[in-house]
Amino acid sequence: MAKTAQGAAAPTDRAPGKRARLVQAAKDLLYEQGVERTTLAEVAARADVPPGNVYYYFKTKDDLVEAAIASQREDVESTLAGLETHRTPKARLRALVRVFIDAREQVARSGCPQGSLCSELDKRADRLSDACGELMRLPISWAERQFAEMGRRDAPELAVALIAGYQGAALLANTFRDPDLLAGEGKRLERWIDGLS
Amino acid sequence: MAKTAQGAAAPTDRAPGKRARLVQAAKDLLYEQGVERTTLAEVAARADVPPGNVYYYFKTKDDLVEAAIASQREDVESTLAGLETHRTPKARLRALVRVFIDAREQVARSGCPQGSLCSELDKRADRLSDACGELMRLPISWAERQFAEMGRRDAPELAVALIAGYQGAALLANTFRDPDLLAGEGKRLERWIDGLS
DNA sequence: GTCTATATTTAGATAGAC
DNA sequence: GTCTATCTAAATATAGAC
Repeated sequence: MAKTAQGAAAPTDRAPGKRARLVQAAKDLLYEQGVERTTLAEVAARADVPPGNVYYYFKTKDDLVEAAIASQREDVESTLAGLETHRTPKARLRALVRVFIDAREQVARSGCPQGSLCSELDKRADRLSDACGELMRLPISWAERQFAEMGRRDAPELAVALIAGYQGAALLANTFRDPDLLAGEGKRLERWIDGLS
Repeated sequence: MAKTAQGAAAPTDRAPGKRARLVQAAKDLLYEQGVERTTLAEVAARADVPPGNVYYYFKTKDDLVEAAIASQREDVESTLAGLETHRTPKARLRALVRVFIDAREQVARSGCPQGSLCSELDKRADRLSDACGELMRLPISWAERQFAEMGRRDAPELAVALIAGYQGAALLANTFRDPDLLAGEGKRLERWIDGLS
């Protein structure tokens, strides 16, 4: 069974892209407005799908949110995979920080896509908060591998420190609507990485 | 006009504590469940006030949320004021990190009270997100004063780094339900403060 | 298999009783 | 001044038409 670039196909092949459009619209709106404030009607409208029709593709709103999280997960995996072109682990870690800095305008507007999702869904204790945990684990595990490859025994702690530093800076940049705050913290993290043996 | 320990009095003095109970219940529930998932009926129930009666004290839900944020603000101010007993700025900063670490169980369960509020309300652009900004500014300004007193020219950046580090660690600790993660990052921040000249 | 009209629920808010 | 019964609106979800 082939998997298309648009993700899992709809129940049949008759509605090309509709399911994918719903997932994309949901991902965007959940990020911009938060999960609770986003209605299925809004998602349907942005995806250009008749309202109410959403339930043909997703049994519940949570199911749609879960699909949006899975899509974010693919985005993160793709971004991390793209960093592998750099030759040294230190260069790869710096490149990750670059990715953070480059997204500063968007982050100042709506926060970190993964971080704000975790913050909202962590209040619950269900499969959605679990999915968020997996999402957040990805960059930490990736960074941990890089630090380990540098020979650092404290790779797990360093990875947590790096991602925590970014997440905190993203929250503050969003709170103060200040992309420069994120850029400044990014620079700090770069210097910190450079200083590691 | 005297201000009681319970905060601003109700429109009259006839309903002693009811308004304060509503604010306290709202503060707790907004923290535990998030703003959007908390209903006025739940707040009323926890405050032991008849449902629907909330509107006698607060014209809208946003008004109640705003009062809860103001109450959080007082909590933060009180905590920061309590740190002034320490004699040196470095000791005061370390004491702040201690406060973070001591709250690790609660943070692992429901996140940082200020951070999760900011994360959710920053998606909006209204007086509530503004109030969150003020809330988050408090510890940063306080830390900045300590670093400045230590003679650091880069006090603003250091203050942002400290609070960002905590906020990020709080988010991860909540996401992974791991108080030890926060304790570990707290230790890191303590060592970082100690290493500053 | 695909989609729409409608039902159900529940939130926030208010008019008016006490 | 204080509180309650009720309204309105809007969200999620479903039965059933096409």
